[in-house]
Amino acid sequence: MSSQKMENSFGETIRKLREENNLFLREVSAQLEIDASILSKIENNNRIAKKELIKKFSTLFNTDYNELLIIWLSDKIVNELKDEKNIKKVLKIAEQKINNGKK
Amino acid sequence: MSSQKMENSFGETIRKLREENNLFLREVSAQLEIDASILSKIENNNRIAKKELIKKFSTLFNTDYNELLIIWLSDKIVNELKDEKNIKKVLKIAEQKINNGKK
DNA sequence: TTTGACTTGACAATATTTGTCAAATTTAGA
DNA sequence: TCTAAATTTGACAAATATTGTCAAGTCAAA
Repeated sequence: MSSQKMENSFGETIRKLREENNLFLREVSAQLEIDASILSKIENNNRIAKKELIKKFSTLFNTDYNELLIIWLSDKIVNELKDEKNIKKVLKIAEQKINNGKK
Repeated sequence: MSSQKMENSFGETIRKLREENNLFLREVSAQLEIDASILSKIENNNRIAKKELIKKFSTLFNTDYNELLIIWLSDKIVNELKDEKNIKKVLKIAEQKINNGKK
C-alpha cells in the first residue's frame, strides 16, 4: 500500500503498516504464523525479524518487498555497528570494497 | 608496524602482516592460541575471525588495533550485503539512521 | 475491577558458528 | 623427482547464538 520512510526502523515500519490497516497485533501475527509475542518484539525493535518474514509482510500489507528489505538490511547494519567507533569510515571502506568487487 | 590498505580483506591484511614478519602460519597460530587450520581459513577469507582475535593480531604484529577493526568490520558488512541488491541504498540509509541516532 | 491488547521474561528447541583433528594438497629444497 | 614441512580442506563435535513457546505481567478503556 503506502510507501515507507526508509529512515524508520523495521519495527516502526511494520507497526505503522499494521495501524494503517487497523489490525490487531494478534491478527497480523496469525496471518504471519508467528506468535504475537514475537511480532510485538519485532515492532519494538527488541528482536530482528527472520528474513523470510519480510516477504510475508510485503504480501500481507501489499507493500513493496524491496523497500522493506532495504529497511530491514539497513537496520541490521546499524545494529552491527551501533557500539563501534569510526562508523562512517567503516561504511566508506565497505562501499569501496563492494565497488572493487572484493569479498 | 606498517599501516594497512583498508580496501584489503581482513584475511589479506593479516597474511601480509605475517609474511612481512617472516613467520609461518603455524608460528602465528601458536602465538594466537588457535589451531593453524583456523588461521589458514581466516587468511583465505573462508572464516571470519572472532572479534577478540583482532586485539591479539594487533599486539603480535605491533599494528594499530582500530585500523584492523575497521578492516574487520567492513568485511563483515560486505559479507552481509554481498548477495543483495540495492547495496548502495542500504548503506546510505544505514548511515542516515546512524546520523539520526536511531536504532 | 474486568476485559482485551500488548509486552516481558524464562527457558526449550533450533540453528549457526567455532574448534579439533586427520587427511589431502601444495611448496621448497636436495 | 623425492621428501618433508607448510598449508589447506573437510567432517564432525562442541560451544554460542537465535528463535519459538508459553505463562505471567502491564496498561488502557470501559
